[in-house]
Amino acid sequence: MNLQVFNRLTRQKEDFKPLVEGQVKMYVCGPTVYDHAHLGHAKTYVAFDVIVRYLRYLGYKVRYVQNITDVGHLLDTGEDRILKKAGALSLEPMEVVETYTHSYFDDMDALGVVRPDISPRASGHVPEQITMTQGLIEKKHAYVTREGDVYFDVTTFPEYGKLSGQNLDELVGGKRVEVAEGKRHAADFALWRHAEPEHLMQWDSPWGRGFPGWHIECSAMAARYLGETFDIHGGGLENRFPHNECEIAQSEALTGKPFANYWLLTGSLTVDGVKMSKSLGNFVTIKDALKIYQPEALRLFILSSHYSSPVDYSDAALKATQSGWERLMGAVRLVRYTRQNASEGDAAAGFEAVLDEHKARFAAAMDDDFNAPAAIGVLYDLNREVNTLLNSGETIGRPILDSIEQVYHKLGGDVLGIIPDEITETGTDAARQDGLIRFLIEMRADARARKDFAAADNIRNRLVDLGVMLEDRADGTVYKLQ
RNA sequence: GGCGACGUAGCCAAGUGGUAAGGCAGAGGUCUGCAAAACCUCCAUUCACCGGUUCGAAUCCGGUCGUCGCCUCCA
Repeated sequence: MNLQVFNRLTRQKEDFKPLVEGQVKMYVCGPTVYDHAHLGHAKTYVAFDVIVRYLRYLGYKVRYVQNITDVGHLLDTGEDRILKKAGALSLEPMEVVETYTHSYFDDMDALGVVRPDISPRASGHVPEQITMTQGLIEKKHAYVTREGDVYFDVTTFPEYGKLSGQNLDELVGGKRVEVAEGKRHAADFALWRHAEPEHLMQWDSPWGRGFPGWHIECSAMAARYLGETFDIHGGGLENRFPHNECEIAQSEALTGKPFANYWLLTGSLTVDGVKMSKSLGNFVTIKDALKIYQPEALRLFILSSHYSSPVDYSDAALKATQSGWERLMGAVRLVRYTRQNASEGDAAAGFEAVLDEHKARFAAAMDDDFNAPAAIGVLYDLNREVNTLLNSGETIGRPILDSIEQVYHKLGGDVLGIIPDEITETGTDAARQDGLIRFLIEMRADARARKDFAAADNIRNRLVDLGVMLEDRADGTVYKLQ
């Protein structure tokens, strides 16, 4: 079976055919770095992470570009969100950008999200954005106002609205947007804005000092690194209009070619049914969530719903997922443990057929528009088979255990990122270690009180082997770590 | 008001024409010194509701109700 994807542009499931056989060029709208990332970001980027991982698993050579927005993204008050933050913290705008870019990558690394191949910054691609804007003016798709703003003229692009199903006539009302000075049409959007002298991020342009509009960066950077037409454009569903729509309009008006062939958009993460967002204040940062839950459990939670569906966050749902994940890991742990002392030979080799069947079902699920929830179901089915085998009392040869481990490694690890190669136990921390050592010291004290010195010495010697030195004092026993 | 989704067991969730995956929780059982873990069995005659198409509908069509997203910054 071949990979099929639901293309938001055509609203149908289509066979996936990249422009160049064996290669995939993919762009995903990245974050605006003015604050720490929250679980909503985690949902989007974990979803695309698995899409990229699966494409690579299938053998595609993927170039994954995800931008960092560090300029031009304005609040509805007209303030630049990064400048606002910089003002509040008395920092250079680029200090804000650095801080939250690092924070974002730290969070993504912690979640096991594979880094994009290119993470271009908007501020580093102003010349490209200016060139593109000039091209649009030359082609009469954009106009310059007296103030030095440049707007895209939506009436020159009849397909405007094709991604979101919006109709220009219905947008005309502009009832909720105050039409900016100099705009010809309420739906026209800024490619370039003039800057007042006190505005901290500004560049020279043919239209005077200013800064790029928000939408143009994605078009410019996608073209720069992926070409005028590329395979997959991804992002959160909430950016479909106006952001994605504007990207299409700019790029296609300029090149006359399709911008992206497949549009994959992710559903939002909600809390009590309402979208998690900065503006609503109902967000949980990734850092806070990782204090409570294993990163793999968070990924599993996100991947338990299809990428295009919304996910509702709650502690109860996360806890249920964590329980399920721990059961999954129980079998993985048992396989690894059994493997240590397994003998060579083909005992239980018949299980190979079970593995093949589950691998095929897993691939069939993922081939169907990256259906991770169904693929996870297959993993649970396999888990039951593995547990049954390992608890059957049969001898199991090392080769088959290696094969099982390989399946976990590839499907659960490489593709979904929910089964780590090394299992770090929850709460393996200094406090727990200290408690365990103290407990052993107590057991040794009991043994000494019974004059069972063999047992007491055994405890002490075993601890020494583990690098824990005991010292008896008049008032008790202390330990130090080597 | 316009555009777009969604409504499947106590909870989460897959399934888009052929007779309801999987997970969590729960009940019973096997195993076990006791636990834990694991496994087995049970847990939706039914997919918001009402009509229609069809040999056959959770899936297609029409309507009703409800929830959400976008239309204004958001992944």
